[in-house]
Amino acid sequence: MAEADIRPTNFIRQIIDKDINEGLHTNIQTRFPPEPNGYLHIGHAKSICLNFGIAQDYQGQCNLRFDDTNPEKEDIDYVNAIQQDVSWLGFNWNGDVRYSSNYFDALYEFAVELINKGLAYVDFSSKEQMRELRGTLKEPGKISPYRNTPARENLALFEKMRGGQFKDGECLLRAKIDMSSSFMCMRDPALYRVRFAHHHQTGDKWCIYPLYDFTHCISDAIEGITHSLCTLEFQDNRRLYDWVLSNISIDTTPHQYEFSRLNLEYTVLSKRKLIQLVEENHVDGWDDPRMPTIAGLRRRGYTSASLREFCQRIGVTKMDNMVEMSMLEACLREELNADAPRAMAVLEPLKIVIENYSSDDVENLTAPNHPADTSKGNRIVPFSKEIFIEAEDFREEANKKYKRLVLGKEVRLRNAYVIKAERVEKDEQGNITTVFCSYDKDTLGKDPADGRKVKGVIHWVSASQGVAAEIRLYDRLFKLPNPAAEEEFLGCINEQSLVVKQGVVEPSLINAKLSMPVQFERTGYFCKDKDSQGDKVVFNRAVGLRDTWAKMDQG
RNA sequence: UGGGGUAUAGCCAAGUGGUAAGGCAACGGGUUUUGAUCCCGUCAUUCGUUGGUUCGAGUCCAUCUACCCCAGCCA
Repeated sequence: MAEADIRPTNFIRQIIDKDINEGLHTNIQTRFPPEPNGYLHIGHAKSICLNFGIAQDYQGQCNLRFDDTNPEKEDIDYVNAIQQDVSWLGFNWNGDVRYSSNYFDALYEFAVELINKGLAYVDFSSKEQMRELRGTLKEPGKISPYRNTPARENLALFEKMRGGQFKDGECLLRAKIDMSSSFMCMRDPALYRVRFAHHHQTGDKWCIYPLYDFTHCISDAIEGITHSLCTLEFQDNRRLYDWVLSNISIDTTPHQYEFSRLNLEYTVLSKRKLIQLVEENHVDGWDDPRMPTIAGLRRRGYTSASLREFCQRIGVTKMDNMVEMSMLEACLREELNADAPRAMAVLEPLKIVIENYSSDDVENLTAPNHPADTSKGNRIVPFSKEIFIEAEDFREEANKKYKRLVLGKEVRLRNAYVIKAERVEKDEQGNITTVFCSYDKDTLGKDPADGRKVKGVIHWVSASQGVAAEIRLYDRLFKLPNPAAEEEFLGCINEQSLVVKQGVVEPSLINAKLSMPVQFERTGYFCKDKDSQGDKVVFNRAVGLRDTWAKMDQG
């Protein structure tokens, strides 16, 4: 069998296989349930690929459901951005977008059911009182004075809550479970709070809103979710999830399984921290190319396929993890090495004058768009007497390890001729301003006839035909592998995470489309940024090429 | 002895009683008009600890250790 047939397995898929084999389910139903209080990040991509991937592979369905029970923190802009990101990642949700708020009426009725069963009560204790009565991790909590209110009374109180007769935060509907449970979430958790807030979906219809633990399990059940997948920190909450479903009248019983969330080196993946980066302007918005958001990675130049591949490679387990950035970068490089057309761009231009080249000539050279894929065709690259090369590709003197242009020595211009550096011109400060060279006209597309060996190859752009471009070089946003472990994560922001270069690119790049990846030979993978306008062309570096030269002892 | 979880290479991660997959990273060598790519090779006598069961243990039992999560009217 082909390797492509080997599906990645994980403990969740094994549970599903077992459930199917035992006849527990014939159809698999999952859901991706983001709260619309921020943009999706690469950690969400892991969950999206898991949930939608399982639905695809088992011929099931995956719903997109906004878990919108906290209107004060949520926004319709996030609802829209999230849908765009899920679509861009390449997934289609089952039917219409769902909202937990679609179920507010049903949720209310289930709460009434619990009240009638004597399993929920309205509590007027203050936050402080409740915290005191809750006990600690090692000591049991104490019974609230409101815990034994008769059901009939609780029902009337709850109706008054809904009717707007209590102030914000004045009272709560609580489940009556076990104040001495070792699971803190079972010590009579809050089910509903009073909140006079406008909701992006339900407007001002409600002034009470259900909490996560009450809402999520019921929403899953209503949608017929079979496997409800979430992250490890909800493991204790599973007891409450099951308690709610076993105490209300509902047929389906979804089961919750937890996997570990993604941690990526040199970035942060907590909603709170990402919001802070945006709101305090440490980055330029949610789609800043340095952000680990889907929108940021997309703008940076990451493809959806490379993100999906990444999610496949990291796997799904219950182990705490910290994935190296190189894992992500390898996924992009692997795809783009095969697919991205090549071009030449000089990030830090140094002028070269080829003295024995006739001054009015502009020669249209032909260069392949891909060195290993001729089906990608060729492009025209203009060559002229004056060109730019990378400043770091010239040295007045160097040891033999340096395979670039050195005074008195030869080097190959990529897709063009062999040139030799004859002399340099410097300004008053001693900076090299121009290198005067000669070229060998018999080296286009072939080695020197006399058998001379020219070891280096450097890229270049015609000075007269090249196009000025702003080139943005991105690096990791933080200086430390685990900024979240710091007392103040903002303290380790990498000030060099964005370096802007005024470069020059070959003219074929004028036609580059936004976000279409291209390899600038010898420097990395780039894409045109949305900030490009009219004459101003901007390119983002998504990731550099592997660079063994940078790592070796260069003498 | 609060409870819930997790320990396999630098980082991910397979492994489900039969003798340690794979990927990333790293390191050698070859090819190369990208110091890229590609190719070839190296990289766990050992699975957190210590015991035990077994012909046989990463897998089973016990013990200890380390780390993560839980005391929101957040999700």
